[in-house]
Order: sequence, then structure tokens, then C-alpha cells
Amino acid sequence: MPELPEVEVVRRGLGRFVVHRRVAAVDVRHPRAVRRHAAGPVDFVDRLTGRTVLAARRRGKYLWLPLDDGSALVAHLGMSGQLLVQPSSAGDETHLRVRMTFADGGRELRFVDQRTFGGLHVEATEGTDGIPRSVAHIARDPLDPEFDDEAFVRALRRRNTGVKRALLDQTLLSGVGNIYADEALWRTRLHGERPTRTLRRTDAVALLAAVRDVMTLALAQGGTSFDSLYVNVNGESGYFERSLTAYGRAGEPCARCGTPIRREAFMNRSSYSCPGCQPRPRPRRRS
DNA sequence: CACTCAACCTGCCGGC
DNA sequence: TGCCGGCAGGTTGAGT
Repeated sequence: MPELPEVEVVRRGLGRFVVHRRVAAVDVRHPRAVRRHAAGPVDFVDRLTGRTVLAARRRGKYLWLPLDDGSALVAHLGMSGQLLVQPSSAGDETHLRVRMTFADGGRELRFVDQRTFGGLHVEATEGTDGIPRSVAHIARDPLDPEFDDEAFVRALRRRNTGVKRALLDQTLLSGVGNIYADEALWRTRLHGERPTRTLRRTDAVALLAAVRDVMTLALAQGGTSFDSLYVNVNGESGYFERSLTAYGRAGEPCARCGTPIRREAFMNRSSYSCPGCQPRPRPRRRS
């Protein structure tokens, strides 16, 4: 479910409900959920027990909780992961993978993940920026104050691929997934298979602005639905859906020109775009 | 080095 | 009803 805005909503929830608390106990209910913790589930539990959570951080779609011994609990939600803050009296979720209780006896933190593409692990953080090594390859995201717009524009135009593939490459910029890629492309009137080499500078600048705009808008909406409690922070929230202009809207009229939105297969998934506003690029002979 | 794609899972939905 | 194919907001690592 989660792209940057959704993950950021989760991060804020963790910041509010988990930071400054000391871990009392951890129960790994499904080893696959901690498969990226190379030393195994027992070590995972050992490294967390007794630690205090210092903060809740994020880069792109990765989350991590720095701990008081210099390590961090790193989380990726994958396609279906959720981090829920639940009273201990709440019954186990069907896909509950990891449960963490705290010394203050308050609400638990639960990792719930149907498809188990997501997971948790503990690792050291390094350097002054405190980025876990497993996250180091992820580029800054467009909402990061230190994101370098100029460097992105240059790198994008230097790529030799389709613009949507580039947007989804988390080492070029992070946080963009299938939905926001399609939304940003629609806003910029670009077809996802437009070769990055043919983008004008202004196209690249506009595309980045569109990514930022759509993410900021989605985040504002997600933030509103959040304050009740964590349960609302899952893909089920129909909140974002309302403002989507292309993604998932095959057959519906384009909000700009009325042409029915098309759906095309793309990398084992789908792309949605407007045939009127986003014409397929003409195949060019390579030079 | 840059790029592409299958594999990793489970559940749901529509068609037969 | 039940079975089957297709599809789902992501990432990695092997292969070209």
C-alpha cells in the first residue's frame, strides 16, 4: 500500500506513540517478517529488549527507530505492511507478524503484514547522519529539505530509460511508487515511456514539481484522517483515492480533456494515463 | 556500469 | 460453490 505520503503518516504516528518508550518484550510470530535480520529472530528480540526508542525517521519508503544503544529498528512496509499501535486487549490481527510491548504497559506496537514483502530488522546506524546501512542506497526523497533539485534534473536527463521507470528507481529519488508516478506524469502531460534523454530541462523541473505537489497534497489528506488512531493508517482509507486523476481510473474521462483514461501493462503491473494529454512517444531511431 | 525482469507472498475479484 | 487466472500502492538480485 504505502508510498511516501503513507509511510510519512506512519512515521508521524510512531513519533507520537512510540518515541521515548522502553521496549519490554518482543514476540516474533512469523520468522519471515524478520528475514532481513541476518542473525535470526532470537537475536532480533535480544537486541530490542530493554532499548529505548529515541526518534522516528524516514527516507523514501523506509522507516527506522533509532535506539539508545546506537542501533535502529528498521522497517519497510512492502506492499501490505502496517505498523499499528494497539491496546494489548485488542485481539490479534490475522496477519500479525511481530508484537512489541513497552515497559510503561501502554499500547503495543504491532507489525501486521499480509503478503510479508515487508519486514523489520535491527542494525547499527553509521556516521553523523545516522542512516542505517541498509537504507544508504536510497536517494533522498523530494520532501527532504536537502533534496538537490538540480542534481536530480541532471541525473534524470542523463538516464537512458523511460521516465516512469526512472521515477520508480529509489536510487534516483525515493518515495515514488506506481500511484504517484502516474499522477505526476498526468500532471506533467508526459507518457511514462517517454525516453528520459528527450526530456527538456523544463519537463524535468515540472515533473519534479508535480511529484512534490501530489505527495504534499496526499500527505495533508492522510494526516487529517490519522489523528483518531493508527488503525486508520492503512491502504483502506479512501481518502487519497478521491483526488487521484489517473491511477485506477481506466475508462473514466480525463479531468482535463475528457478522453477516457487508459490502462497499459507495465513491468508486471499497470500504468494509467490519458491518451489525449499523454500521447505515447513516437518510437525514435536511436542515434 | 546501466538496465530489465522474475521472484518473493497472500487475498480478492471476476469468469467459467 | 469451486477452481483458475489476473491483479494488488515494492524491492532485490540475477541476468543481459
